[in-house]
Amino acid sequence: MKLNAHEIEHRLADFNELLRAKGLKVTQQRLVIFRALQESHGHLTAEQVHGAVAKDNPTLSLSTVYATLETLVEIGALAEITMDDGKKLFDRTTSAHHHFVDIDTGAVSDLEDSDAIKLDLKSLARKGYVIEKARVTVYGRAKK
Amino acid sequence: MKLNAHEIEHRLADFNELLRAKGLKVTQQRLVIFRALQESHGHLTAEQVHGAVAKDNPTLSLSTVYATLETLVEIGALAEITMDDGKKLFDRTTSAHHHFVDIDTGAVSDLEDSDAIKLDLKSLARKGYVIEKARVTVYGRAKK
DNA sequence: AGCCGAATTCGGAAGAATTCCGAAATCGGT
DNA sequence: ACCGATTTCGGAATTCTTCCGAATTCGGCT
Repeated sequence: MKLNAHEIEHRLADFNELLRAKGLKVTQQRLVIFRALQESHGHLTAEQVHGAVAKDNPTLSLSTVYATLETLVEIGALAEITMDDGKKLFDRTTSAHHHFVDIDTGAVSDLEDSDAIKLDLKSLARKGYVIEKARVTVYGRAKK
Repeated sequence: MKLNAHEIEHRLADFNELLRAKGLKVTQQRLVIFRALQESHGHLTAEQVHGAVAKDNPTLSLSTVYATLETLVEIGALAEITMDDGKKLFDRTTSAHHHFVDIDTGAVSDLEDSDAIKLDLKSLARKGYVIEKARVTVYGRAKK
């Protein structure tokens, strides 16, 4: 779930490089926001990011959090997912993967790749369309 | 895509029966709203439903559309899906199925069942969880 | 057919998440 | 250190949806 400190630093270094490669400024806000996601359990709302960085960065505004998250998604440093209630989560994992949702709590977690999900993207293509990606969401509830 | 007139009437009859079975009143608003979905291409937003019924029912309020759609989802007469922009679509198809999204236009359509999607729900279950359902969204764009 | 109580609808106000905007601050190349 | 472009700030605006009290409608009962 959570990443270890070494992995986080590694990702921060890559992120720094990515910003430069894209010709974007390496600002404190971007670093802090990106780090918040890496230190999280994996998925945060904009509001949660704002809360997470507030202690050390009390003037970092919510609108900056939104703008920054949008930028980071654009450059591929983060991914974005929309929950069924319409709220958005930012996801530190950018590679293709699927999600599991606890129906009762709304908690989202990543599914490991496995044989349980087999998608043949080529044969899914509608006439005249090119498939770009496919995402699976699995819904379940805790046994009690 | 669109249903023929006969099928629509058949569904209206079933819907009538369902309302009664659930002990709900058979109101003009419910009939008109349900019909709007049946006569559509399959997926409408609340706003679109309101627009569709406005001509013949100019006083049918938007808040009634929202309340009614919610009720119809609860009794299983309609399904609800959330698009990536956070907006909600109401779906006249209630059985389990997957969706195709045109990335450029946002247009949603239903995918037919096929061998291209194979989900083994049992083996997807996390420890201590029971899987309820799984949904696939396929994203593509029109070739040009 | 008319009455009554509960469910439903109405219309507008309120709420929540996100986006927008002009002004101020910051970054990074020179 | 300077300058211009980018980024951030803070608040207002927007959009979609929900909520609320009052008025209406449905349907069981007589």
